Amino acid sequence: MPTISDVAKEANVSVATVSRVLNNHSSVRPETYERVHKAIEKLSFEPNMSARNLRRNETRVILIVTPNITNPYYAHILTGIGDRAREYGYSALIYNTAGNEAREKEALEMLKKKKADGAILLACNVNSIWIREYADKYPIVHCSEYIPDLDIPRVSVDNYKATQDVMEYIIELGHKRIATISSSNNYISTHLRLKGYKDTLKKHDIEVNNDYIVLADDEYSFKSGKAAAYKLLDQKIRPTAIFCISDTIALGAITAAKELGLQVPKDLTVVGFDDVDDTTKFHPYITTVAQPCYELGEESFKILYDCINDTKDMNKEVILSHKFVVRESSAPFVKRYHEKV
Amino acid sequence: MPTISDVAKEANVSVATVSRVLNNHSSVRPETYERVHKAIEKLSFEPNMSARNLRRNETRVILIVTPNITNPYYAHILTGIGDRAREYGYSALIYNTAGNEAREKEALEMLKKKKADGAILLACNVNSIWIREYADKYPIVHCSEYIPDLDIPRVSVDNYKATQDVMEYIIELGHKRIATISSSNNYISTHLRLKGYKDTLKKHDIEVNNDYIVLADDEYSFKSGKAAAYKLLDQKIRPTAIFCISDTIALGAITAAKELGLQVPKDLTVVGFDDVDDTTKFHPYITTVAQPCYELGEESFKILYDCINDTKDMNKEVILSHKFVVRESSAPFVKRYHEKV
DNA sequence: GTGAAAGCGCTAACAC
DNA sequence: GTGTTAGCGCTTTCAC
Repeated sequence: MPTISDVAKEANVSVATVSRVLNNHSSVRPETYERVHKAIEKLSFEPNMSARNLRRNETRVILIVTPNITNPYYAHILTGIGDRAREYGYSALIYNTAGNEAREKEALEMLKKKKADGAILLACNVNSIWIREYADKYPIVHCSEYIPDLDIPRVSVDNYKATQDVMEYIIELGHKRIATISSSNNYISTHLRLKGYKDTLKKHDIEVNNDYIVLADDEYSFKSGKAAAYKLLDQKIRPTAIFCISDTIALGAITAAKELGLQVPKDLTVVGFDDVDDTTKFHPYITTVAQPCYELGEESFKILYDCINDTKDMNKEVILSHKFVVRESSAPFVKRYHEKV
Repeated sequence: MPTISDVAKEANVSVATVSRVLNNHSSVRPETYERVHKAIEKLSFEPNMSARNLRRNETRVILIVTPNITNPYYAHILTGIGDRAREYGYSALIYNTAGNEAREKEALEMLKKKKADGAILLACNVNSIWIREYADKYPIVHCSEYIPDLDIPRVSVDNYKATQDVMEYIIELGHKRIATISSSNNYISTHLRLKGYKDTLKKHDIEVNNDYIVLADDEYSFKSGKAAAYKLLDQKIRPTAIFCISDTIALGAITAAKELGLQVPKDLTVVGFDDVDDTTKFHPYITTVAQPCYELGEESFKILYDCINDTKDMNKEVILSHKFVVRESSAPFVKRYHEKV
């Protein structure tokens, strides 16, 4: 592997000049520039990044801490981050933590070891305040999920407002017995969506019925969504609409309904969230809140970039707009003659 | 940030000794070792990896070149690679190329720049022989897809044999009009599966009918799978079974069949491949070939690790076993009275 | 068992 | 506009 000094010899200049050419420092005479470039080509020289990193004290690598790339929601965000990062000359180091706190810490240690210049965190529990310790020292940004108590830059969607949109719509449809399938995880989005659910109900003087609030597992698995729906639909007075915290859960609810001989949306309205998981592969296509995942990723990178280069007047919080999309899994409430309302 | 020499001062030893402690060189007196460790703790020192990398001429980073992490097939492999890598102290730099050759090259340049010690390639076209140029100089391993002409270590599944298994099963079921939905991409797996399809047909003296070979798009999209199925099912003498090159395509085929009023498997047998995309979320559950994605990833890392440390007698090719799993989308051929066979 | 010192390949301050 | 040189933080050889 040729080094910068090989190039210098070849071009009959000093290493400093080669370095100037490499970094486009203008103070190089065109013909010298040319000569150096020829030498670089000839030796097919590529600067050694370890050396440059050591000297510049940077890595041009960003860390992405994610619970599970297998989840398309995260995968889309990752793609957005990755594309922007590439554009700015950064590479992405991806750490799968499976939601494991020890692994999250292990990942963030990379910052201390100078293996990355900053990090984007995709799914923090609201109580992970230990993150502050790192955020105080290194550029970190939250994407999607964040810790309300901490003043760490974040990009997200307005989960509360989105849920209100959903709930207003369902209520508008005439439903009164509205259930929700939430999750056992501890994400801010989960809390906000549950709050949005309850608040909107109250606003319309509909009593919040705890039997109508059921939890799926931490990862919004299909199986747990289906099980949760069964719990809801097995009740004597069953709900006529279910607001699901994710599409996969909505899919599970629709499947459960089908197995119980209920038709969606005729007998049951189901609404999802995210719009990433097969919402339009099978009928009924799912009414859901579309999140701009890719853009969430892009925006996260931009903010992290600003943090790394401590740009003045950067955004500390960006809220991207969601889109409520009505499809086939929701319909007006119709009173059945044999039912009590 | 404290450096090794800060630690040395604190512990009243030389930097060499600290380095020895850091790297567990046995020749350090227990009490010295202890003292150094105390100093490390006290200063909460972490070695600077840029410096270590420069000195050791390694990065402990591996490159993963993938077309699209959004595809769960790749996401599972990535998880397998990542888990093993972490275990061995490596980090994973992930490059999304969208199948773009320029980006693939750009990714591999990272090797030259010493940003990674080796690379795992997830989806190469059979004719990308330019890869050899890199493979000659750097540790590279192919996962799933590979270039038959090149002598690059690889881990894969026996696509030809797996297809034979599928076809023998379908034929055994009594089907004669067997179609396939292949892909327009140029992967070795695609070629091998198509060959397996044709060869098994011939072996059983069933004529290969070109009208029964239709292509989905490069990425096996649901939409293109559905369109391909329509092309097949619109024919006057329609096939009674379709072997699909992926599960998503199988899902598309089932949907198309349903829309055309055909029941799967009663009127049409559909078989998929991979067993990663929602094969058991909706009925009929899909009969398919299960690939050990996670293990494919794990194995790839192991081989790459051996390459990097040029281990003797390492495996140059490992074939992991697939599993043919019969579910609900396939059934014996039943002659309909109004049909010609 | 431990220390001194060279050097990995680069950048940037300073000198000319 | 270009060269000389110190030094980023570590590992490792060679003394002792």
